[in-house]
Amino acid sequence: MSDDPICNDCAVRHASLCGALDDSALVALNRIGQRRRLRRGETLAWSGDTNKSCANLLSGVLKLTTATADGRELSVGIQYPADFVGQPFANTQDYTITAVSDAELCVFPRRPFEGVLEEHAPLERQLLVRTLGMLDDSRRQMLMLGRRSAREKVAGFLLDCTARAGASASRATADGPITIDLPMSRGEVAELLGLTIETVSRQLTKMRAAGIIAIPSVRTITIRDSAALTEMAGAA
Amino acid sequence: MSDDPICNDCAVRHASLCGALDDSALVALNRIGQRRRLRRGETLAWSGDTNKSCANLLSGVLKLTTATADGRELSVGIQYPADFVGQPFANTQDYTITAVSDAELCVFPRRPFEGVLEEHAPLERQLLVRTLGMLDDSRRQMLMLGRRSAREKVAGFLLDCTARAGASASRATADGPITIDLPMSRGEVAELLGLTIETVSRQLTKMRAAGIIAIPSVRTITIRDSAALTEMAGAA
DNA sequence: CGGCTGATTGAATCGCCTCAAAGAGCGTGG
DNA sequence: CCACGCTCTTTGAGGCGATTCAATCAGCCG
Repeated sequence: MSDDPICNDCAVRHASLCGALDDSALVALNRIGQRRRLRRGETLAWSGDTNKSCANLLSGVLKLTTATADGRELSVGIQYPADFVGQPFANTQDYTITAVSDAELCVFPRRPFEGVLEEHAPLERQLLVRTLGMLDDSRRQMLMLGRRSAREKVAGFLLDCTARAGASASRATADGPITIDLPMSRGEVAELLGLTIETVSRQLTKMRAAGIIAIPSVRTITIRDSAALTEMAGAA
Repeated sequence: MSDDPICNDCAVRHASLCGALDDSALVALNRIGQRRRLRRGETLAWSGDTNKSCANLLSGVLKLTTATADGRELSVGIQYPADFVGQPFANTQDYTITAVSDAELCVFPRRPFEGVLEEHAPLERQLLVRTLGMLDDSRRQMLMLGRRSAREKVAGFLLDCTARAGASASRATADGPITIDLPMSRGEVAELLGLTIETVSRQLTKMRAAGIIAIPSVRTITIRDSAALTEMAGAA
């Protein structure tokens, strides 16, 4: 958004927060937005930092993590392209934001962003709606963390990935096996599901042994029996 | 808010969403708001219902619960006086909202409430800020659910109650034992912490045996060694 | 080919859950 | 006023699932 006055080259122009904006809001945002690339593993902000920026995620995947005082970590959010990243109105950053894959963002300095928010009601509305959505996601995740078994967690995670992969997932026939690329490592899956890396690995191995999935490569999973997987995930 | 045109008799007038509103917004909200009482255990809305209303909580405590398909339940939110309740812009209710104690609300039909939101930017801003706050709470809770042990969960819960009780908690000296009234049953604590009722009970018994707390009555807990309790909670 | 990182597998432990029974508190009715 | 029944809580025994610790394996880059 930093180069083009009307953000025409923005891949997520219509899917992002900017989607419903009129030109004046877009121009205002464009004025303060700046593109930034992150390499896989690089972190955008550390928990505890002073909160200096918000962003739209253009491509790649980010994770938000928190940790207990003694260092146990959990991912409290995964962000995909077009998602809004950051905490407006907060003075300190509560989460560590890390790139799970190479990523590209449109970064807004926080204060100016808040200013634009103030002056453009549709932007504020969009952000409210998105925030409510994130709250729902987070609460769904709470149910998963608090009440589901490891097998349900892993099965559910694979189904979520499948849903998200959507068109980009390859499948031979309409009801045939689906192959997806996991956007993250085993360790990151564990961190997201509130498990250990070993438990995630064991669950995947069990599912493979049961013929429900295949694991052509470590980051690639073929779902051979999605009905069984759905069953395993405990529906919901 | 339904009786008095400027909500003067509202106990949470300034602490709630309405706190920062000008008269025109207040009048608009007042026009659609209606008081409602709930008895302990009564539910305001069921998960899956069509979403017909939002509210401000005036007094009492509410819980938001979700459940897995096979009936395992978890509280994903606890609401205290002045909190905003409900999901604007959502067509179906995602959570079951139940009174943990007798409660009083100022209920707004959802659609009209959304209309007022649209026309009064400060209200929308307030709601956004509160929603961001709830998102943070929810993520803090995720860390608890995903990474903390039963003893940490229960210790942390007691500390949270203490913090919330604030002035209403009785303590003899500045650093002496604090006595708090739990707003909920053991079962509800378990539901909130992602544990079973037995585990909660056992943890409390252990703390009592260790001299860290006393349990004068089943809903009353005296914190005798808050340093030890803080230690147990794993700080944060 | 060796060294590194990430993933898998194994064995053993521990924490929490499940199932079950006994105990405490409280309102109702005799 | 006490007995009874109801609900909630506590306590106990036992089992299971996830973790911990440790070793092996696979993939990848120098």
